[in-house]
Amino acid sequence: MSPNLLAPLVRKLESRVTLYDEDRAAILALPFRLQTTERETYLVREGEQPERACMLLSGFAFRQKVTSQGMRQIISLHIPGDFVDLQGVLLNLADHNVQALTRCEFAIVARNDIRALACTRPMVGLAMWTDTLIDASIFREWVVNVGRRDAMTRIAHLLCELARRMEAAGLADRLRYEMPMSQEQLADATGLTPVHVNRMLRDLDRSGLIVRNHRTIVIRDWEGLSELADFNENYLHLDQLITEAARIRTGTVPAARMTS
Amino acid sequence: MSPNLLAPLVRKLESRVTLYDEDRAAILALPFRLQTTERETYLVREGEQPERACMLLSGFAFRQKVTSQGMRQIISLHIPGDFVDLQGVLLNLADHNVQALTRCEFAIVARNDIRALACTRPMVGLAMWTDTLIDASIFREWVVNVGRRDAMTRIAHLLCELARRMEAAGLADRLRYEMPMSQEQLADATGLTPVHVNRMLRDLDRSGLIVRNHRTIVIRDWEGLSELADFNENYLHLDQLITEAARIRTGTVPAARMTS
DNA sequence: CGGCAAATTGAGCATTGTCAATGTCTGTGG
DNA sequence: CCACAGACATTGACAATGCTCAATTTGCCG
Repeated sequence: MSPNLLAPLVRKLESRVTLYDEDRAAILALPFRLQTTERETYLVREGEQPERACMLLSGFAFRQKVTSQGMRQIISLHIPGDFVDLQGVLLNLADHNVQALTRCEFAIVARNDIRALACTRPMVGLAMWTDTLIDASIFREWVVNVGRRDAMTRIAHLLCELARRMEAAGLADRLRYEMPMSQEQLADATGLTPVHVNRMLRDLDRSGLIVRNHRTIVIRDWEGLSELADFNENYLHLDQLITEAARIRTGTVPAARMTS
Repeated sequence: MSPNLLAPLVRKLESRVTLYDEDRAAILALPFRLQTTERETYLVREGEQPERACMLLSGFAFRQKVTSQGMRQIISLHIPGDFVDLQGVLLNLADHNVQALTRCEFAIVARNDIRALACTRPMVGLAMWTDTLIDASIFREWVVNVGRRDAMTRIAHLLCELARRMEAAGLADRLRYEMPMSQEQLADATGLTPVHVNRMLRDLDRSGLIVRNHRTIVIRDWEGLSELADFNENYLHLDQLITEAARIRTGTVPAARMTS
């Protein structure tokens, strides 16, 4: 098991909070094991007691909940580099399901190891907290998307979000990517029916804003699409970075040094 | 300014993570100022750079976003004891608005003081992180509510959530409380129109599950209402408590002692 | 008593859902 | 190399949940 597999985690956390060398070393020293899962596999089940946290290394995953009427709502999408269940580190009961969207590889870390890391290396704790805050920001935007936008706009918004996140993660071009979801899954993510998703995608295609080829999405007019989608990427907090100056102002330097 | 005003904060954080005496003292020693706001006042505006965090002491507040079409979606409700903008502590740009629902009192703390607290007292950091995780869990449930439940169920679910949270906060009986929102606000929280909210409330009343008198809600059949609402309170994580045993297993004792 | 915000109701409409049939692609086994 | 199965995508016809518009009522406060 090469510890290099956790390097993306260091990169991600580092983009949020400035880390010390000891912080980086502590992250890379986390004990983990690798797991490969097939599409549809459950990683977390609602009602379980979480014992571990999973970081996605390759493939796509999603969170979902099923209502008593049997309707499924997809709550978020996850791309490589994402922790799919940091909530399991501190909450004692899983309140939703996490499933692989495609074949996936995960690094699995014990929840106690993550808690201990957050305590002994406070900057790493802040970085993981930031990750949770950004997750929460995306949930908020999804509430708005599903609550107050019409069908066409919802779909367009999801297309924009995926494009922008994949681009930021270095996985694809913002203007051309492979949609990892079926239309049924798109429907569950937007609170629509598969039939209506199909019609809206067709209309988006006809309007010339996007072109589809199987599941390849080509965005022909980013400005037009993001305007139609009411897409403002602020909520993704892609530029989130606490500067050196800010870190010093927090007065954390002595504390962090003391525990090293 | 009596530091006792922060006592509810200690109680809340303590219900999530076991704190040391030094942790409690550090929380109570936070510099803060009091602020009273009228109904509708904005506490955070989308696009601003946050410099402070607000804890609600009395009254109700909510988060919202407005779409390009001018439609408003309420994203969450806040009751006394809630931090309404912990995201401002670590994120550099507000991605949504926070508004007072009623006349409110807040304790305002500088964001750098909270960051420093999280670094020097890691257990307090974990407790605040937990708060964010629970917030995120509630957002997830709202995505499901607005995305996959019909109008009646959405309203009933919101009534149950409010009842249960007010009860847990010691503000009301689960079976009888004062609704802090107008029907227009209920509509914005459920992704419906005020007219339809009105009809659904009328039908809930006629069904005998609830009785309304002005804004007083009396729940006459909690079992019946929560079943209709598809309400499972797990997502509120009201029992969230990290036991002493769990704390020791995290290995945080030495680190916490060191910085004290 | 008058003014105003909020609640309530009715009538007609439209966005989105339901149902059901058909088309397309991919992989597998003969 | 072809036939077939199965998953997914696509389309049409019709239905319904929830929306729009507009009028009226109620409660509250000065």
